[in-house]
Amino acid sequence: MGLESYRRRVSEQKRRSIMEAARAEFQGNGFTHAAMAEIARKADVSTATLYKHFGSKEELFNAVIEESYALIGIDLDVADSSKTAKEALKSATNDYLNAQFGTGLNALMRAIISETSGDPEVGRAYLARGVGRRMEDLKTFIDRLVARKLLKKHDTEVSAMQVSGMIKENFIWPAMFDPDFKIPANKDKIISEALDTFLARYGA
Amino acid sequence: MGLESYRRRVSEQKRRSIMEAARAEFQGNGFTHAAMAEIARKADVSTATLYKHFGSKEELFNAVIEESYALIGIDLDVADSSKTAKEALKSATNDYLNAQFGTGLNALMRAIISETSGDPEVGRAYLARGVGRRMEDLKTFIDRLVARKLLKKHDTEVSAMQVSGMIKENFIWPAMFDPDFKIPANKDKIISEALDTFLARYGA
Amino acid sequence: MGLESYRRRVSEQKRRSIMEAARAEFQGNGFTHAAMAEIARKADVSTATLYKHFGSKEELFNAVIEESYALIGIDLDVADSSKTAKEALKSATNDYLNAQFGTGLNALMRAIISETSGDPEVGRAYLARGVGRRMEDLKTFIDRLVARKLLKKHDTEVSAMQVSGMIKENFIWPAMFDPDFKIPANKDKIISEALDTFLARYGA
Amino acid sequence: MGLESYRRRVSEQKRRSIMEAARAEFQGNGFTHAAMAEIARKADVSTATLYKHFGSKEELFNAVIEESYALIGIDLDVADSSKTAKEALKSATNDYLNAQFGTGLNALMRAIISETSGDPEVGRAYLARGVGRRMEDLKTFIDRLVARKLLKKHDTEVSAMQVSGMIKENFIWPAMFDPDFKIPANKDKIISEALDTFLARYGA
DNA sequence: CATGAATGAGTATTCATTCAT
DNA sequence: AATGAATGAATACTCATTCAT
Repeated sequence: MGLESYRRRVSEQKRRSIMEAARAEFQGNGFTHAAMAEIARKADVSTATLYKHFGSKEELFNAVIEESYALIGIDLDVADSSKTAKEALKSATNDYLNAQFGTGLNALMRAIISETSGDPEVGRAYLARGVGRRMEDLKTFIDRLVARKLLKKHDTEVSAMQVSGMIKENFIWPAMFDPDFKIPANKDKIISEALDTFLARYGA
Repeated sequence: MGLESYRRRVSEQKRRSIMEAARAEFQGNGFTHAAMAEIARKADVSTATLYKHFGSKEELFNAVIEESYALIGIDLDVADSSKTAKEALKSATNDYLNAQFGTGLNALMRAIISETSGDPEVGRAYLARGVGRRMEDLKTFIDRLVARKLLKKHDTEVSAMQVSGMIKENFIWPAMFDPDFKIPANKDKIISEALDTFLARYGA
Repeated sequence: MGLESYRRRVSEQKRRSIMEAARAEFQGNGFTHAAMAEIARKADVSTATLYKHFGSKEELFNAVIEESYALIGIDLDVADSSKTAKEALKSATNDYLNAQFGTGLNALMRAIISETSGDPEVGRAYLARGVGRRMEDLKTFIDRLVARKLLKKHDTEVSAMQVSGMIKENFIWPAMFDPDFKIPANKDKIISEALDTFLARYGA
Repeated sequence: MGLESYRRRVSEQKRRSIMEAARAEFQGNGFTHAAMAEIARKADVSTATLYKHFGSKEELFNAVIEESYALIGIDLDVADSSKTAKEALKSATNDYLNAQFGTGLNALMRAIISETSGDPEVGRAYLARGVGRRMEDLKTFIDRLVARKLLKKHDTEVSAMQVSGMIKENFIWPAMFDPDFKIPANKDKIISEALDTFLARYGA
């Protein structure tokens, strides 16, 4: 047992180290310009070991994306515990922006978009499992606010897209075209304004 | 002088033919996977001629992007001639979507985003001259509606981002991750809903 | 002592299992494309164990070839018991073809020829110990037929090469260039014709 | 016209230089171990130029083989001009051996056999267009000797294989297993003996 | 002024062999 | 004695760009 568990532990460590190196490389250079040799070097393993863990560059890229899905959840409890709809939505928005900007997700999204021309499946998968799941969470979030009568009854699938769009336009879209884009200083005002527009229509 | 003008005309034709081939290639394959040799072949010129006109792949790409800026203007007159704010905005939105989907701009935007990791200037230029200029147009458009008292007085810089975001979220964002994305059948309803939300806050 | 003999037995089994896996792999893919990892997998041992038994790929290959020498003997008794020279030679020829086609020797010979460019010793060893020994057997075989006066006295070293060549040209040579080559339907006629030519000169 | 013909000439020269380098490399190392970079180096061209001329390693290999087919023809006129069948056949045999040993065909054949396990088409093509065509020539050659009544009427398809086999067994077969194999000193005697056996059956 | 052949730098992937447990 | 994870060297092929004519 000692040997086996030792090996598993070492193997796990290498795998993690590869994943992190790969994430950094993909975020920095996009899929095409990321070099497997460089990832191996950063992860301090040989290329052969890298290929033992991930059969191909695509597979490694997908693993990195897959892992990133975990980062984009929304804390639904906030919808139940907040006093007002605006407070709840503000909190959810901040969580979202923190995840997006704190973990390099913007760069990863650029990489995915890059790869989409060459391999549409990558993009579609992200649409379904990344963007799509977050949108479902957001809808559920809003549904709870409706249930608590903090918002009017309405088509939450539609409204989720609207509030999401207003936020993305200000923070995510610019980040797609500028790797150095930082969250602007007047973040809170922008969010507040977006939520006010949202609430003008859907507020209780 | 006839000879000179003849030559200039021929040269102009080649330049055009190169631009068109390049646009097709970049839209189809993205920046990285577009091949200069293929562009030359499509344009029916030699690679050397291609390089006479455009010093590098980047330069050619920038020229194509530059040209695309012309496609994304908004017809401001509609703001003056429409009966209601909703009608005006609906018309502007449709113009926008037609330009975006009718001319392959989505694919070009994917290409720009791809290139942004490698050469941030490209993305920033697009942000300023492409996205930015359209946003200015939109602001002016809304200003005119305000002037006509079809909308309340308000911070139009903010509201322009909001309405733009709601539209992009539904139509442009998915297109970034799926080359085969088509405008959905319920387009009109989506637009109408977005505008209603907008008007709930900013309507006169 | 029981433990030691147990171990030796297990070790022998592993060795056998490796040899068989190696033979299959070499016959199927040739020397270069045979993969040590695959041989280990087929033999159900680790690569390290494989290397304990055979120090290198070449060594393993040589062991497989060595073993194959046993397959190419000629039954000399037939020369004494047959009624006619033709019958005797026909029988020997059939034995030869059965060994060659029944045990995958053709594929192994292709592998040896392949390796000959890289490591001439392999080929020369086969020439001496494989082909050569069979040729000696054949010479002895013919000598006995001469002794029984079923054939004229003659230079049997020369005649052995001749009859062997006529057979190989029809059956072995094509097999070198076509892995799917099967013994043709008119085998018996071809053999008979070859022997007739042989006997036209050397028959009593 | 000057430019075009100049280019064609240069291109032809490069192609020739590549072919020769490739032939040497393939003959020396077999297909698998031949390195495209080394061929390019020997031919004094870049690898890219090499790939302009030959789209892949396989293609280059096939071109080399194809070219070698030209070397293995038999001079049929000898069948008409010789005084005796033995003289004619001796001459044809010597031509064959000169071609085979003088141009490195043996090494090329080893390379083809090597590749046959991985890509059977290569071997089969050689069987049909290389070996096969020479066999047809030989049959025609013998047919002419029959026509001149220097040989009995007989099944020349069969006899061609027989004489060919007797020669190969002595000279070609050993060369397959030994890159350093040289034509033995008693070549003439071996040939003479083989032809005597042939003539014992088919001589007029 | 136009050509297209030539370049050379760059990269994913494989495999025989070793070594820490 | 056995394991199997790790190694590192080796190789076919592509593409933006230049240059001799």
